[in-house]
Amino acid sequence: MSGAGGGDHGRLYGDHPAAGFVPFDYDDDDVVDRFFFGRSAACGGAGGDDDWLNITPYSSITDYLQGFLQDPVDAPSPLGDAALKHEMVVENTGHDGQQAGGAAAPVTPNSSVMSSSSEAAGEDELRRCKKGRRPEEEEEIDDEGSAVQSCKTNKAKKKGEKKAREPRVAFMTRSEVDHLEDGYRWRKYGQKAVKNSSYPRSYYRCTAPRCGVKKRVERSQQDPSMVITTYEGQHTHPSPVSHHVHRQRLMSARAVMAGGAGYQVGAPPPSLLGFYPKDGALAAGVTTMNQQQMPSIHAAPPTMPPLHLYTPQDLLPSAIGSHHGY
DNA sequence: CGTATTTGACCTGCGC
DNA sequence: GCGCAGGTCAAATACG
Repeated sequence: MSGAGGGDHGRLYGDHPAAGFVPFDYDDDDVVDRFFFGRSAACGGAGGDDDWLNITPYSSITDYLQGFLQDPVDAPSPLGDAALKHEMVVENTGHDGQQAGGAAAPVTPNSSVMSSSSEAAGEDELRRCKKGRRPEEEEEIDDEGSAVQSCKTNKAKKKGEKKAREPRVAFMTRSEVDHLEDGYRWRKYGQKAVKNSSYPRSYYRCTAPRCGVKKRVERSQQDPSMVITTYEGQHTHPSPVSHHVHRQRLMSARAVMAGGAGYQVGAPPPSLLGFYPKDGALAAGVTTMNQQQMPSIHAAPPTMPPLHLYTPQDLLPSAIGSHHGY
């Protein structure tokens, strides 16, 4: 997986220089399944007229993870509550040359983009055998009681079929701190310098047992104030953050959404709802969206290829399971 | 002392 | 096959 391109297909359209909208190779060989983009003024660019992204209270990955995955009962009904019917635009990351967004599809502020692909889970299993310093054959029994295949077996298996991956969700937000609070506990297990970037990429894993969710955090090269967080997998446990807090966030998001497409000045943007510090205050350095630069929201640009619009319901475990084979 | 972070080494995948 | 770059591991270290 070469950084600058190669056969990579996880190209996203979230970051771009001021001169124009340029897709950036965000994720190497990774397929970023969804890309949340909370654009700030700095990324506003000039051409916001063709905005095709949709606003969503789930522009926070935390909302995405916590809101309707973990608490489906609490989650707003995307069908029943018009004000909360927020769609997530899925970017087709296939190689058809018609990736969502295209070169002519600027992102919008306070918008969320989800780039999609389907790759099954299973990396966690492989992970145990990836270990370099334990080359010996090993047969472990995982928590579910099933045998974990040996490295050799996995290797042979990988030859036959491409390595499966967890669905990934990328989320970009403006922050001075690299590791944003998102309601879960993470353990950092690695950091690497990224080619063509002066900022390192940090690797985190959820500390919850049997939760193989990982995330990567890096800063945008074009706009260092932007933090790109990529989540991989889905939590199999409730968030450590209290249910009460989550409900408050949800209510806040609802209030904002009910008030219109834009964020209220001074109100916490939904895209950052998941990044509040535990004391409830907005994390230092995390800025809100610039309302002045928020163009109108369009469902999709006329020139865009067909997009799959996800509703929150689509992302419920059951729905996801149907898509990804969970 | 338990937990989290740092960091160098190693593995894997891919392009050439 | 080789080299590069991303990703992961685990020992060492730091911290509360």
